[in-house]
Amino acid sequence: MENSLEYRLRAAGERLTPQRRLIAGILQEQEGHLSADEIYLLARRQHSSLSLATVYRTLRRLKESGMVRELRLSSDRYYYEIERGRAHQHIVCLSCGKVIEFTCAHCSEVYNELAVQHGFQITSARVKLLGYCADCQAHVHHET
Amino acid sequence: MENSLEYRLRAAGERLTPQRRLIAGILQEQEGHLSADEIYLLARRQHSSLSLATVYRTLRRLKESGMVRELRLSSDRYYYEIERGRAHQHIVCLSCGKVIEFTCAHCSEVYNELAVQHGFQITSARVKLLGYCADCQAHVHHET
DNA sequence: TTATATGCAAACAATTTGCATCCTG
DNA sequence: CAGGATGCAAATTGTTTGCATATAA
Repeated sequence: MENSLEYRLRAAGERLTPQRRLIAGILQEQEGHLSADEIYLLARRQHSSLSLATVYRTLRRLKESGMVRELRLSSDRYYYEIERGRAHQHIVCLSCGKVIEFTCAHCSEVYNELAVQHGFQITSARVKLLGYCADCQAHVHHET
Repeated sequence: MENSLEYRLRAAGERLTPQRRLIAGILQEQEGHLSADEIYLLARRQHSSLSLATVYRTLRRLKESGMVRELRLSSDRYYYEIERGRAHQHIVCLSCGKVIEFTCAHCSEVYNELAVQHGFQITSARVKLLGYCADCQAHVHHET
């Protein structure tokens, strides 16, 4: 199919290697969001000679081919998620790092208005809500 | 006044040094958004022995005291802006880096709903729209 | 066969930190 | 005067790159 790894790589004139298959597979399975290092550690379990450099290079390719979305969920590193077509944004817990996805139905209208207003051609919108999840709010109360 | 540099630093039990005054002043004057390095270069014109480390340390303090907001406008560094109380978000031109501020009237309602829905206590919202400004769209047309 | 991908180690760049010294309060 | 702040240089850390070798097509 058109959004398969094979198809995407072929379309870009790139090769389908075991490493790429593995990394893409890990991202497919995980519902969540992984850092390069987390992907590296998971992948090493099946391909022990894999290098972190290859993980980074693969992620860049997958990002460029539109298969993967790169997120700045925390301030110190990137996280990666498979592009599944359903536009969504993220809520991040500042305490435990939990990430929740949400979709904002009316947001795109707002963005379109803004685009027209400022003469911008908007290609993507990144929304990140920061706060504390239910669990962490409870813990804070106990600690104090 | 309550949002002055002096007041804020006093309240946090910290000192008012020439370096801090200078850096805060630069951020006040600039309507835009500056990276640590840009602030450093500007500040050196008036205080030639200033170190980049002090710029970073000062920015961290100003951020912690709520005077300064740290933004990830581009992927490779932070930008800093003085907190002026008016909530706003940013549109960034992927080609020339131009930044436009906008306010989203109804967004906070949406965020509040989401907060309730997921049991989150939201402390801040970051919205970044990426695209191409009017000028850069025009240039692309000429080049192609 | 041949250009692309990999693994390794070294390089990078933004940011942080250790420490001796300085200076605000 | 004392503890926080500074300047300098070195350290850190996520990410990238050079290069020789391996491999997909």
